[in-house]
Amino acid sequence: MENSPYNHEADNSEAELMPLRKQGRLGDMAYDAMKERLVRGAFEPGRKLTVRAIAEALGVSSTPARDALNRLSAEGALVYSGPKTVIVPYLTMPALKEVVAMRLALEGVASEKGAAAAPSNLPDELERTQQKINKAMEAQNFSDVLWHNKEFHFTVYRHAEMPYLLSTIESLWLRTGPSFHDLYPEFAIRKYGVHNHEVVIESLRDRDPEGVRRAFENDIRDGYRGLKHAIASRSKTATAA
Amino acid sequence: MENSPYNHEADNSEAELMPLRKQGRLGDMAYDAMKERLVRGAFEPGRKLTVRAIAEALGVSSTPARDALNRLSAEGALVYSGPKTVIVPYLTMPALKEVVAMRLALEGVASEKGAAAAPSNLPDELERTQQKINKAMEAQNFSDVLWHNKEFHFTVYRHAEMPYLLSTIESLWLRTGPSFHDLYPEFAIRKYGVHNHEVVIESLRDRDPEGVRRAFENDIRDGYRGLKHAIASRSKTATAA
DNA sequence: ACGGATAATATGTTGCAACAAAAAATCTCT
DNA sequence: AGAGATTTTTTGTTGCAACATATTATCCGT
Repeated sequence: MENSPYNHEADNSEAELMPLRKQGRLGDMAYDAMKERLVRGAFEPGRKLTVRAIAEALGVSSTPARDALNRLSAEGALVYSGPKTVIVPYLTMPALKEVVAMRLALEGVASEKGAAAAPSNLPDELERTQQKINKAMEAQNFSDVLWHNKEFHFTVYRHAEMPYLLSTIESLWLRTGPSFHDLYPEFAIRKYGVHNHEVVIESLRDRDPEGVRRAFENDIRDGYRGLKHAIASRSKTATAA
Repeated sequence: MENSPYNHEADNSEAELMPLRKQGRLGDMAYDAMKERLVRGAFEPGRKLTVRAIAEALGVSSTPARDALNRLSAEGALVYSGPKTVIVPYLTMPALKEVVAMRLALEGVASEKGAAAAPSNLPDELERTQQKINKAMEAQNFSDVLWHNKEFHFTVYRHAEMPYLLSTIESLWLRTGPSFHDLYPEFAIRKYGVHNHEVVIESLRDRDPEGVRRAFENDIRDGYRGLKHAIASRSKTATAA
């Protein structure tokens, strides 16, 4: 569940859908590929996804493509808008609140346990990740911002050594990812999460797991505010469009 | 995700695997059927499950059976013991701790929110469910005890109206269910959860959501202790067997 | 133009056979 | 007898065609 088998360092943000190289189970690859694109905000909410289209785009048959879509819709990352239509979901206000409540509960645990078990070189590692975020931000490469931002969080959480917790949290990120698609410009201006991340690193250096937890919680709440406004303004223009 | 399409009232606990009647997507039905059996402790940990066996037992082709197995193993309810072997997982001590940590975090939220939004007739409803638990306990029908116990919890949680939270919690229950399989006898003696459930009902009558939360948390912790000992004694006899 | 019915198309699900590979059973040699 | 190699069987994955039906496009009447 850890990483997708693709290069997370390079800027492949423009490649919305590209064939994947064979390795292991085709279904897992298709799943990972879709997951990364979702987190990166590559798909706009409402986008329709079909088995055959994914199969062709990824260069596999319909079975693995269907496996991936099934798995994704089972965990709520995709939804049915009709009996035969899977789309990237619009994040509604109740859904956002639910995701935030769960993120606070779960990432609270993951960050505190992860911080408590963190090796001493973790702050440096995080600082490098933060630099990647900043660089991507300057370059207006928002897809990479999102990706490295996720990496920042999970680099801490991973040290909790709770794999199932991690994959559950990951599935929560899949639900908010798409909503950043229309938010790219506004997103950069807000300097998303920079301050909170600095506090994380500082608290880590102070060996203060509770401080790390609070910083991540603030980060989650800040993200909530950003998305909240985006959703509110979308639902206003939704009827007009 | 709500309910499986089977009669939760009747005692079909002996029917480990029986064909399902057609209705909706075959894959979903197979998934629900397996889920219920897992929660009921119908499968012992270590039991090997094959696509073809499930397909035949459920009277469907391999595709829906495979869908169900895939979904279950994706959420950790089943695991691969080899590249071509899915089994019902043995609950290890680290895995149990992880599940408990997550249950405390998530069911804490679900119970408190659910209690706050609960209708006034909920205590009566829960009392009826508790009676079912007691009856099943007397009848030594442990499969039903587990099922109605789950119903007790989720009856409260449902009022939180957080569907995604609910399905995440449900998937946690899938991981502990099988471990009760070998625990049936001991299980009854401990009068699992009876007191905590009474406190839940009482706190609900007092309109004390926080009390409800604490009662559920105690219930989770008590369950933890029971499973902890079972796991400890198993790992001791495991080498002998 | 516009709305509703009708036809055409596209899509998800299911079942199945082929294949490669893993697991289990059997056999052999010491 | 026991351990290791070998054969046999079992198994998951994949691709694909058929089918029913949902979705989309078209057409017609007003």
